[in-house]
Amino acid sequence: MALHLFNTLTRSLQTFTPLDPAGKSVGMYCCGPTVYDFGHIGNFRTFVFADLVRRYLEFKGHSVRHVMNITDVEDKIIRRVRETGKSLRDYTGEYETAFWADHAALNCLRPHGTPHATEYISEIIALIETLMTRGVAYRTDDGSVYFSIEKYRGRGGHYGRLLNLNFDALRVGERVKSDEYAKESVADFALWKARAPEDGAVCWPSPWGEGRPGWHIECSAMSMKLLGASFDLHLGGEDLIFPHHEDEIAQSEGAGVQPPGQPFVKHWLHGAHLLAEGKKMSKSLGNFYTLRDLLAKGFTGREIRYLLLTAHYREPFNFTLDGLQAARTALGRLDECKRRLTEIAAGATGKVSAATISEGQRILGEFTAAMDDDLNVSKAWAVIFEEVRVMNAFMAVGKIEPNVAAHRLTICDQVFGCFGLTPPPPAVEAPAEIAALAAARLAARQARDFKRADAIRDEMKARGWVIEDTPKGPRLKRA
RNA sequence: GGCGGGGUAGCCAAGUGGUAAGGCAGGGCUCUGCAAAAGCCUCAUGCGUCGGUUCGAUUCCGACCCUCGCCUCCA
Repeated sequence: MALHLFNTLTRSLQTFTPLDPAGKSVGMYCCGPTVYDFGHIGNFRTFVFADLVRRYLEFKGHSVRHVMNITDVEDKIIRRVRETGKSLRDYTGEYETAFWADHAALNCLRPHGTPHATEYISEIIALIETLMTRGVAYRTDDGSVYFSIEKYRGRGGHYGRLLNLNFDALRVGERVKSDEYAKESVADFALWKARAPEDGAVCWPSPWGEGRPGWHIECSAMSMKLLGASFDLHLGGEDLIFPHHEDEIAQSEGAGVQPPGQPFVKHWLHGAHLLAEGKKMSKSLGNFYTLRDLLAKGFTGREIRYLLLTAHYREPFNFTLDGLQAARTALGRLDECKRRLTEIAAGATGKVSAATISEGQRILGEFTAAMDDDLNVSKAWAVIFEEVRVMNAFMAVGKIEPNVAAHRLTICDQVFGCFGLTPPPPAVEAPAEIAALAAARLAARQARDFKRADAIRDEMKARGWVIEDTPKGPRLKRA
């Protein structure tokens, strides 16, 4: 079964084939955060999506090299640096630390490479020089350097790969900054921005004068440096399709560093944005959720991750607090099934019948088929929940052998691992005083003094513990 | 104005030219001293509206309505 992914380049589903002749190694770049503030749930949808792509490729046996940049120099950052009086490094360092904490809270695997724009200035300058040499970039009087789309086209470059562009209809001017008046053409974009007075100390020397990198060039320089001039996958949020990714292609291919016939990037994947409570997130509507906000409301990173992974990455998704509540319940159902299987599997001897193995393969096969279909997580979850139902039904009548349970658990682990949703270790033991109360209640119940037993139960609840009577005795849980 | 997504049960969300996955909520039941928890069962003659093609359309075509996004540094 082959993985099919939607490629923005062709706007169609394509079989994913790595550039690696052995078909094993995969290079993957995801546009990371601009560290000027805390990340919101929309940002993290993209990063969870990237993490899913990586995990699924690994699940399929690929060896993935995952790179995600940190944009640590940019207009908003410079403005905040000016406003706060902090140094660039202090300011961005704070938010980068917060970002990685959030990233980890969502159980996203740390990318293998996390390059910072400010640490690749020499590579960026070298790439711009190449573009100058090839005649597709020009310096303006103020010391900025721009990419010339016209020259790029003149050299056979195709600008407008990722979307249909109608230059005549572009509503030009609204967001063009005043310092870009010197551009030869409105569609040209900055590779190097000459230092402006308000930039303060944020600048680097260059052959064109002091300044700083344009927005797009860092991704070209860093991705090609770490993954090679031509690599497999490049992902990001859908808003980056234009201009960011379009410009990345132009710069990277304009430099002419790819092997003949090979593109800068083979597959472009873009994640859709999400709505919050049915509307575009906005601070004034009160539906602007940073990951921290959600954690502060008592939701776990795992619950948030699960919710983000219930919808297909290319569909707009409506993220709601109600949805998170539903996610908690659904995840609880999965965990409960796994917990019960674990209990039964304790008696396993390791012998597994051929029928058990083939049934397991059937389940994983259906899961894989769903995921191979452009990461159709909804379909994959349907496979899993259907299996949960079947296993629950068998367990309800005590008809699962320990060896079968143990084998099903290995499937659980693979699937949970692929989604990055492996259940946390069992909850902490109750403190001695709570355990003592539980014992007292049990004694009271056995004496059929239910009034007293119920009073103790209430007391425990007041202290934050609930008690559940199961056939195997009472279980303690945090309220 | 240009370009591109979406509109499927109370909510979230798959999917298909042949009669609607899954999750949450709701309802019923089992278990229980009572609970709680858990489990099982159940839950759309219907897929934005109106036309068309077809033996048959939610699925294809056309028009329209609603909604979201991008159109130069927003994931």
